Amino acid sequence: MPPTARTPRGRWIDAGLDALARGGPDAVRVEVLAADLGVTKGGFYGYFDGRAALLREMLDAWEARSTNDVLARVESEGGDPAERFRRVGELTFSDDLHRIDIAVREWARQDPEVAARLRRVDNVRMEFLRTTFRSFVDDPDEVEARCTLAFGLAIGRHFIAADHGGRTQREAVMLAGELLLRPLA
Amino acid sequence: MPPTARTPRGRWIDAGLDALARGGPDAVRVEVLAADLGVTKGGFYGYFDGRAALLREMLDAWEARSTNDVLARVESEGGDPAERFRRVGELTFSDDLHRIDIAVREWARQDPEVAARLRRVDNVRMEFLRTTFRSFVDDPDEVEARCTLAFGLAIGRHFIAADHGGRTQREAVMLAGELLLRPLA
DNA sequence: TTGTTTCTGTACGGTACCGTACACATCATC
DNA sequence: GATGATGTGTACGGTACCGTACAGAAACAA
Repeated sequence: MPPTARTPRGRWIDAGLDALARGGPDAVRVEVLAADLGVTKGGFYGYFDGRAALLREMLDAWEARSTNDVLARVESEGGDPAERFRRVGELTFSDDLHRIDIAVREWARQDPEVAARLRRVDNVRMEFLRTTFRSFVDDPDEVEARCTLAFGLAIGRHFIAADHGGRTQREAVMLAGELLLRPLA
Repeated sequence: MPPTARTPRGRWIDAGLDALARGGPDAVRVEVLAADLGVTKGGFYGYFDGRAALLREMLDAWEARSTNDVLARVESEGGDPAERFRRVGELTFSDDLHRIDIAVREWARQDPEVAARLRRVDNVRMEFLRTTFRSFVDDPDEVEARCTLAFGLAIGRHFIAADHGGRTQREAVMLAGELLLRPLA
């Protein structure tokens, strides 16, 4: 009966996440997404109850992908703590997902509902970091300090514009990551 | 001769920076600023050659305040490296200035001209950090690693939504900062 | 083919904002 | 006071976007 939608829900959501990653929530404009998808907004309002509804569903999709999916993969592949620490760094913060992640973070600073969702996601990740560091650090304060530095590094690096004295930023971040895995005096 | 402007350039710029801090560059709308200032946009176009010009002057003001002013104060007040490290943390990243700083950082991710300016500012700050860490760390790679962690912490903390196991975020950041000042094994 | 259902294009009215034009009020100075 | 420069209010046309309404195209089932 249905003429197989040319532009189903999912495509609007993906296009929305794409726009979000590129220009923040303000860049998610129904008519612009439609143009990107090569259609008009005609069909959009059949799927979504307006722009706000799309934004909400975009968050749902992001939340699912960035917690369950990533951590499940990391857990399943095993390895020692340091190994998994590096893998989370690569996965959670792979460019693809990370651009959205960063955009959500900016968004959260202006929207309490988004902030609440981000908090859930961040707490999952933070707890993962804690178990990693606890495996070779005893003092709980130091565990928390290292977690905080690791998290700050993961996020901050995308906002740091400084040069690194001949090194690439990637190299500097690597050095920083390895430092966090070293024991103290 | 002039009837002493009720709303001189500076007030538009300050209002602009305020809006920027609260909602990013997209929130800097001429008519909205005018309403905030209790006037209409009538006078605005006498001072600025359109919205883009205002944004440019806002950046000028921010750049001046956040490098020259802050570092000059830190240098003049002396203290040992660790002391000055903490003071930079407090000044550069005082709430007031920092909200703008963060907004500029987000903005830079979408506008190359802004990114270039931010890079100048960040390099000044980064060089300051390097001299601090060099005073008790010999290995250049480790110096860079610590600088990167410090910078990431300063910026990242404003985007971290995770809890810190009973501690406030402020406490966790303090712990992290102190860890960076400790020598390694 | 015909019918039914669903998606999409088109057209519309509404809002928020930009930038321009210009008359008018306002204040230092004479 | 009168004068003249200048900041401000008002009005306007233009653009980009939202959300609604509806007719027609498209795909599958019978």
